[in-house]
Order: sequence, then structure tokens, then C-alpha cells
Amino acid sequence: MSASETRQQIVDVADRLFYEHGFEATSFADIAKDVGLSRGNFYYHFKTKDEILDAVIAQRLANTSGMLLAWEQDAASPTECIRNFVHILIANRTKIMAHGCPVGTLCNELAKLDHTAKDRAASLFTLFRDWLRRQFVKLGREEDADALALHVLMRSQGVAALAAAFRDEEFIRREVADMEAWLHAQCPAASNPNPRQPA
Amino acid sequence: MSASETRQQIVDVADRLFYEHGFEATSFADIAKDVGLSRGNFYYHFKTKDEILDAVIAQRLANTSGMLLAWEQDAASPTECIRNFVHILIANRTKIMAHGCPVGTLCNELAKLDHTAKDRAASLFTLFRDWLRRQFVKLGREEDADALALHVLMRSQGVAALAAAFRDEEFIRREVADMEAWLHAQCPAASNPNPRQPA
DNA sequence: GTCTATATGGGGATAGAC
DNA sequence: GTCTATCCCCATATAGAC
Repeated sequence: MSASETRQQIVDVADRLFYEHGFEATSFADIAKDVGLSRGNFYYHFKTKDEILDAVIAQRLANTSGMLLAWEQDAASPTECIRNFVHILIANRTKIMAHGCPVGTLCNELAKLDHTAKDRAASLFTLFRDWLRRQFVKLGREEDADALALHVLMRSQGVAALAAAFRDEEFIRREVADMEAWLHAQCPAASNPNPRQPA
Repeated sequence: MSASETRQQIVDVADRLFYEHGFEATSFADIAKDVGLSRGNFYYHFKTKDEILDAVIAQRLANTSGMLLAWEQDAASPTECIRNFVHILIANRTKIMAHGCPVGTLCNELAKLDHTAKDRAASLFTLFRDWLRRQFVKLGREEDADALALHVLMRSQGVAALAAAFRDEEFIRREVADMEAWLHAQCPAASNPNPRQPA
């Protein structure tokens, strides 16, 4: 196998394990085992655990950027864009109930560890924040677009946190519906040619 | 020093360190150092790290119960009670911006570790949930009291998570004010003899 | 590029002196 | 009740053969 392919596999596995069990609790041996690599060979690809974390965050930033850009190109309206974001909670409900929000929990852990990468992890939030702000600007809410973006982010974080604590799928669906109602109330005049049902 | 005093000191220090740095990242040596105890002597008071965690959670449950009970006895109305809860975000803003919500981040970590104590940590949420539900019942919202309670909890979790990621105090104050407006809209007929300003 | 073997350090936990 | 000394395991990280 080529070095780049192996490296990619390592990042993919590390990404998943960091999400499922946390950064600190995931050992090199865990990653190597799932990739099917010896611990020794591991260091050919990554010198330190922090290097893997950097690669994982970089990949998440790239994937998230791509996803948001695609949404912006495909969605019929800014409202539809924001709805897409909110519906991540339902689409990923199983994983969220098991492990929480991938971004929120990582930021949490790195902040407690006072890890050097904590700000880069938080920049994942900034990606969503700026993108949401842009949607609200398009909806004519220039003045409080950033506050609205943070409000949507805040709600999704709260839903993910409680959904994980209580393992309550009905709670997720209820709060997503409430966010859609809130969204509609924020921009009542917004065009909405392709309405989607709450669940 | 008596055994019970030393034990209490250990629990207090562990409580703080678990909050500031997380459960796993806090070592026996860290706790012992802050208490002024040798690692060896430590095991006279607690046999395992999980025992300390149990004691910390038990203490948090007791303290929280006491606080909620006192609020219920002192507050002029259920609305005032809920407002007290929401205002924890402002009262503890410095610590929240640094380390997040003590309950949410602990539940998070224990869930990822699949720790046996994760459900007991989540019961801290249940304490708030049941208490909030009771307040909404008093306000005449029997039918959806639990959903409203979860909604308030959800918002406070979301605010704590983002406040920690962005270190934004203004965001906290804005969202607390928004929650108070929401609360007022939920129970417009509720008596409110002692209104409190948003900040 | 992949392996085995190994160095090094930290953390949980124990034994036993005082 | 407190201490020092120590054991054991696991995790990061390295060296060097293949």
C-alpha cells in the first residue's frame, strides 16, 4: 500500500475513534489495530499524537467546508440551507445520542486539556458560524446575522448534549421542529419554494 | 487532621480538578499535591479513582438538590425560580467560558469513556429537569412541562458550550436575555412581583 | 514501508514502616 | 493517618532489522 493511502486510512480511523472515545482515551495501539498496522510502522506516518490530531482537524475542516459549499450551491434558498444544517441532528441522531456532537465534544476535551490545538478545533465552529451568518444576511438580517447564527449553533449544541445524556430521539425531533418554526418566524417573508417536513 | 476532614478535602479538590481538567486527565498525584497529601496516604481514604468520582458525583447531587430546594422556598414565583436557574450562566460565566458546564462536560467525558458512572452523572441533569418541570406545572403548563424543562436545559447547555468555544461573555448575556423573553412568552399570565434585569 | 524489540515515563495501586 | 518505597501496566516514542 502506498504511503498516502495508509496515511489516509490512519486519519480516517483516528477521526472515528477520537469521536467515539475521545482524543486522550484513544491510544496509538487502538488506531494501529483498526488500520491493521503495527505500532512501530505507525511512526513512519506520524511522529506524534498531536500530528494525527492536526491531520484529523484539517480533514474535518476540509470536509465541512465542502459540505457547506455544496449546500449553498444546491439549496433553493438560504432558509433551505439553514434547514439542512438543523437536520444534521436528525440525520446523525444515532451517533449523536451515542457520542454527542463531534465538534462540541472535541472542543470540550481539548479545552480541558488546554491543548495547543483547541483553537483550531474551535475554528470548526467558526466555519458553521460564518456560513450561517451568510445565510441570514441573504435573508435580509444584516444587523443581527451573527447573533442569529450563534443562536442556531447554540441550539444544535444544546440538543446534541442533552440527546446524548438522555438518549432521547423524540426530544431531538421535537427541538428540530421547534427550530424550524423559529426559523420561519425570523424571516417570514423569505421565499421557500421547497418546504421540507420536520421529520 | 481527622479522616473525615481529609476525605472532604480530597472530594473538594477532586471536584474542582475534574471540572477544570477532566476526570481522566486528573491523576492521583494532582489531587494529592493540591490536598497536601502523599500519594500513598491517599489510598487510606479512597481505594480507587472511581470511588473518588462516585463521591464527587454524590456531593454534586446533594449540593444541587439543596440549592434547588432553597430556590423553591425563597423565590417569589415559579418564574423567579426558572430565572434563577437561567442566571447561573451569568453568575458562573468566567468558569463556564474557561471549562464549560460542570454537568455537561462530565457527562460528555464519561459517555465517551463508557464509564460505569456515566448514568449517575446524567442524573445531575435529571435533577434540574424534574425541578424545572415542577416549576412549569405550577405555571399551568402540565401538558408540556417536561418538554419545556428540557428546552430550558437544552438552551443552557448550548450557551455553555459555545461560550466556552468562543469565550464570548456578550453572547451569554444576549442569550440569557432571550431566554427570559421566551420564558415570559410561555407564561404571560404568571405573577412576577420581583422582576430582574437581564444583566 | 513494514516489522519486532525495546527504551522511557507516568499513573493506578499495594506493602509495610512509623 | 501519614509516610516512603515499590510493583505493574500501559502509552508514547525510538532503533534498527527486513
